[in-house]
Amino acid sequence: MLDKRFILENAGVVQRNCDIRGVKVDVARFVDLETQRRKLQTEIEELARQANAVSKSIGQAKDAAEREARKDEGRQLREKKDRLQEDVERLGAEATLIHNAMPNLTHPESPIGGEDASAELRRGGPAVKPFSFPVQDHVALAEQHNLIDFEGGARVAGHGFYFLKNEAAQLELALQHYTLDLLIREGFTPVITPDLARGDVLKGVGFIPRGPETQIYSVENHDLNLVATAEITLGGLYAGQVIEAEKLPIKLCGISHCFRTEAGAAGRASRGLYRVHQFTKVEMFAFTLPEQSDDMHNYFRELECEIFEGLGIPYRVLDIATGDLGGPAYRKFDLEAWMPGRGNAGEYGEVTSTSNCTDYQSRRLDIRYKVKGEKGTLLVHTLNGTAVAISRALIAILENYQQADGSILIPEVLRKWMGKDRIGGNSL
RNA sequence: GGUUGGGUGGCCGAGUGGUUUAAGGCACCGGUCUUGAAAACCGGCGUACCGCAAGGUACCGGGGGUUCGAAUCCCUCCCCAACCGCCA
Repeated sequence: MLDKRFILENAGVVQRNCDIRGVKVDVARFVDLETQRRKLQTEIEELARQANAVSKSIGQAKDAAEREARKDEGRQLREKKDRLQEDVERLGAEATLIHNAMPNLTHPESPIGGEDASAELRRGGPAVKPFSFPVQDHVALAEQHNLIDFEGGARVAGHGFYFLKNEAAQLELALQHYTLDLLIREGFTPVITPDLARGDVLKGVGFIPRGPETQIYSVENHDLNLVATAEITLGGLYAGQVIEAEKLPIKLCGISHCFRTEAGAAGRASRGLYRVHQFTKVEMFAFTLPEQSDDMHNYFRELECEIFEGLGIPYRVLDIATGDLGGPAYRKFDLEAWMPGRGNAGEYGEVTSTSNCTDYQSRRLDIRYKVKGEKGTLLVHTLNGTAVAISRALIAILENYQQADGSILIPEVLRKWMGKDRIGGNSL
């Protein structure tokens, strides 16, 4: 959420920001409601002050008659206050609805426009080269080498679930290991988080746990939800905390399973592993000082590049356009990996995403920092970024490393955990 | 799942209706002393909101109630810990 005072003082800026992000919000209405609410709140506080003064004087009243008179006076003041309080709550409720709909402010360099306006910053990894043989997609490759059992997944849990088998199971662990090792070298604290979290934590991070629009699985009879990303648990880990400024930035990498209902996603390009209800993800998360978050965001993006560079997979980096940013993101970069089996002749597909949420999440989660010797506390900035989402990384690996004989090479950096260099065919 | 005990500022912790204006301690900041530091002593020191300021209001797990007045009494929900049971 945005700072209310900032909105009041910069209504024009906020309205324009909502406009370029394609979010319909009546900022003027919010300002109107909030201004009225504050005026009434001041009156309430004055009544409370008077009532408190009356209460205090009762202890020193000299006789019963005076005491009764004062009691009556106090009662009337509080009743008046309660009536105003109802108005304040009514105004506040409407203002909150608008407030919650307001997205974060936007980085000045983010391209303005819809999804198509996202800017390609650069390409990396090996160049995309045409194959000299008919390309198979990951579903066919997995079938051929008995790597993924979609039918079994459907039988056990329904469409969108799967069993990873044989080298695919090994690859999941190898990818985790590879990524974790890299991030630990970079000073991240590795964390394995809960896969479930309370509703309040989801809301604080910006997810909607229940209701018709939700993408979240929830547990019946409990205030627990299956997490859609470790961003939820890592953000929640510090909710309500005050961090000493010198401990910032804090860099965490969390491993969790991720569960998504993908409601409304039917029909979108989602064959095989691309859009599934469960996958494993290594997630980067950082808490920083405000002046550190831009650099940290670029650093997250470069780490994502480094990870795919190491895997030897062609990728491109996008600076996401304003109309395609989620509510909490101030700026977002996506990495798209080349997936040769996707579409007619190969397409880029999103494999990672990193967002700088500035103080939008921390305001709601109440995560602050304190500078030694200075009074008061300030909000930290939060950032998240995918290190590796296993299911999508698997698509990219299987499809890019397929060979003419149908075998699949294993990326060099993963071989030490695989005990082999190739799936199917003859070893090198 | 059962039983018991808990939830008070950054941390520990006192506090069963009105000098609590939340004691005291730790930590932290400033000062005295010192070549410097430590110790000792003196002073300061919760958070948010409104206000130019003086000052005010709210906050003792959440919500509701009783009362002129609630951290304190009542109702309700949540959470945590310990032990028991079950269990990888």
